[in-house]
Amino acid sequence: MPKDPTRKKVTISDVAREAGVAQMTVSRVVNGGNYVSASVQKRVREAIEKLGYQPNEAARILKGQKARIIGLIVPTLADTFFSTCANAVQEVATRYGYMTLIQTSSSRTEVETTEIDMMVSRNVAGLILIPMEQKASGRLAEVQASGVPIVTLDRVVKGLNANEVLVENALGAEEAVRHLIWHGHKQIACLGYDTELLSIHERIQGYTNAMREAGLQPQIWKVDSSKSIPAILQRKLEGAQGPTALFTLNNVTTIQTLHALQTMGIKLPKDLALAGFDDLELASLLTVPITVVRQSAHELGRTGAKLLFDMIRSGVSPKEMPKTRLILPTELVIRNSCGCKGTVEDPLAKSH
Amino acid sequence: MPKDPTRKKVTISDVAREAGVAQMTVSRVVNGGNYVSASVQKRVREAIEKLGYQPNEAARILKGQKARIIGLIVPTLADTFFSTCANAVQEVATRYGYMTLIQTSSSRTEVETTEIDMMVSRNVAGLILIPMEQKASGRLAEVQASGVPIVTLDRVVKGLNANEVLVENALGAEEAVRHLIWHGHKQIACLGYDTELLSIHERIQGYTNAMREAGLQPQIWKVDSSKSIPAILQRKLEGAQGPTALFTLNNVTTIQTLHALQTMGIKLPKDLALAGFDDLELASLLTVPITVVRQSAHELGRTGAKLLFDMIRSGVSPKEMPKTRLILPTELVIRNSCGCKGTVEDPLAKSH
DNA sequence: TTGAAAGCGCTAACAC
DNA sequence: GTGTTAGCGCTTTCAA
Repeated sequence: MPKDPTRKKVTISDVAREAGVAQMTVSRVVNGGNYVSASVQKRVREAIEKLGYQPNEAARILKGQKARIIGLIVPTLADTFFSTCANAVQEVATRYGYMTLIQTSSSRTEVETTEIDMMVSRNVAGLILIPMEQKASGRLAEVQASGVPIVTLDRVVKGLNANEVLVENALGAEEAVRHLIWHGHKQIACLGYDTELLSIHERIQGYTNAMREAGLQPQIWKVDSSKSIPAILQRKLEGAQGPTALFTLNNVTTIQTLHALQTMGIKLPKDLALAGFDDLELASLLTVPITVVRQSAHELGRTGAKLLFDMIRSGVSPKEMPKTRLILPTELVIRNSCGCKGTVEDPLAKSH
Repeated sequence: MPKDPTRKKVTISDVAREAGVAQMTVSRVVNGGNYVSASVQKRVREAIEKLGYQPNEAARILKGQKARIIGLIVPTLADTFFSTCANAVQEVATRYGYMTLIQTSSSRTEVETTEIDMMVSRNVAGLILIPMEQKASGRLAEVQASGVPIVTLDRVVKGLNANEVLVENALGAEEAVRHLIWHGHKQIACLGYDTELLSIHERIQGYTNAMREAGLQPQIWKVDSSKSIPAILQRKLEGAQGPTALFTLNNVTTIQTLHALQTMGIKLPKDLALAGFDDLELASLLTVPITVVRQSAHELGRTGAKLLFDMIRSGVSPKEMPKTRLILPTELVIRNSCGCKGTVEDPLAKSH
């Protein structure tokens, strides 16, 4: 491979020579300029400008500094919710002058652990993740103990002193289910998978609360993956005994349900009323526009990232920092699958 | 900030001591083991295993090596097409033992240039991007000259010797428009924005080819952004003179069109036939399932990433490498918005 | 307030 | 085949 004769890197010593000072002085100026006289600072800054000096990050890291990079781990980028979230995190990071190392855990704890290790070994300044790990059994606690700020999104890791940004899952679900009850439904089933995740668990809680409050019997259908949804619907909706309404616990479940109902020839909301957690991009254009609990992935990512940079900026070690838990609101978007009439997004439909 | 007493990093010299050899020998073993006797190699590997040694990437980079990181720049992660693509790239990178630095250019060339610089200054092993830059006026050419392998996805940068993975845009569009013509339409308009992008340009080309071939007059509606779509549709579809069919140039255009048509009370396919480029996740569940040209974002990302790692592995300098251009196929998915009857995804509908 | 020296962990170049 | 030396660019001491 031929050496390329492009402009060679300008180093701190080039700047020092240009400004007629020691490297150390340049370093001080670059890092905030404490203990450097105004006149020298000015000279150094001019030299930096003139030479186009950019600090070499590898050298800083080698000396034990943190990289100007944050790590982000999401289950997958192929899901709109997570990718929107990642987009927001990345935007905030850029605004703070950081780059973003993004990895996907494929919803697997071992993968997540490996990725955390890789990121830490690259001295990321902070870690933001939608965790698979439920309890701080593994690497995460160690990592935090070693001084890396951590923010979890959408879920929590028990026993970890990380900051958390969550969503009003229970309240959001409660509101949706109450709306179905208001429509007169007595038999409302609740369908979903990944029920051990905090977010899903809380939604089930909200569903249960609303049902109990109305004196109704909760009916929870847990499946082990989205693939099992057509089968369970087939089975449960066969007889005349089936529920008259359904609450789906996330967007994938809603979509799978929609496909299954279409195949089975079940019409919304006549044969079955439906409300789901998570908005769908095209929800209002569907054959029957779907009533949903909307949560903002963008807000989740943005808030989480800002929280992380607060921690990074403060420089306080994670253990000494009080734990922050932010909970973002949800919004019930009433369309037609619940039984409401009227134009899509018609404000009148909300009148109760 | 307190020093943490967790297991301190094990370095190459720890391994050397443990194995009773020089650091250099350990380095050789780690980097492939050339010129090291089998017995010594074995001893060194055992020491590495025993101590859990992980090479320090910052130190390697400082010595001028490439990072085991690739850079990926997409316009945004908030668009399913790009995020699916990013997901695929990241998966491939993981399989090759690399991490992925993802940035979004927000469709702005200046941002893209800055991000390229930041990535290069971190010694990424390669760069994969959906470029905004149309001509290799800027940084990209320099970067390539300096020996960083580059792959562009979905678009090309003129004058750059990068490898490219593209989509059969023209043929795909042609096929869709021919299908509309087959339905008997004579007045078919073509709607979209970002028309200077290669992908969109090629789709327009395909549209034009199909129209000319049938002796029909092309009618191209270019708007400057997706926001202008409702307005132009309002204007153009008002009189009785309007077209009887519409071909939309990307998924955002299709979605905006759908919303606008709904507002205007225009029914598909009775009042207007529609076919679009790019599949929509829920296309088959819409009031009228949409006929689309499907392209695989996953395949685009996967293929591009593999191509990049071929380049990285080969170690040949980019200029000496023959330019590769891969073109992925598209698929016409016939649903109902074009005027075809029958169940959604019904194979019979394709019978011509 | 400024500077000199040492060394972070690694590998290229050159001994032996 | 294996070891020694030097130094990548920066910041942490410590001295002035």
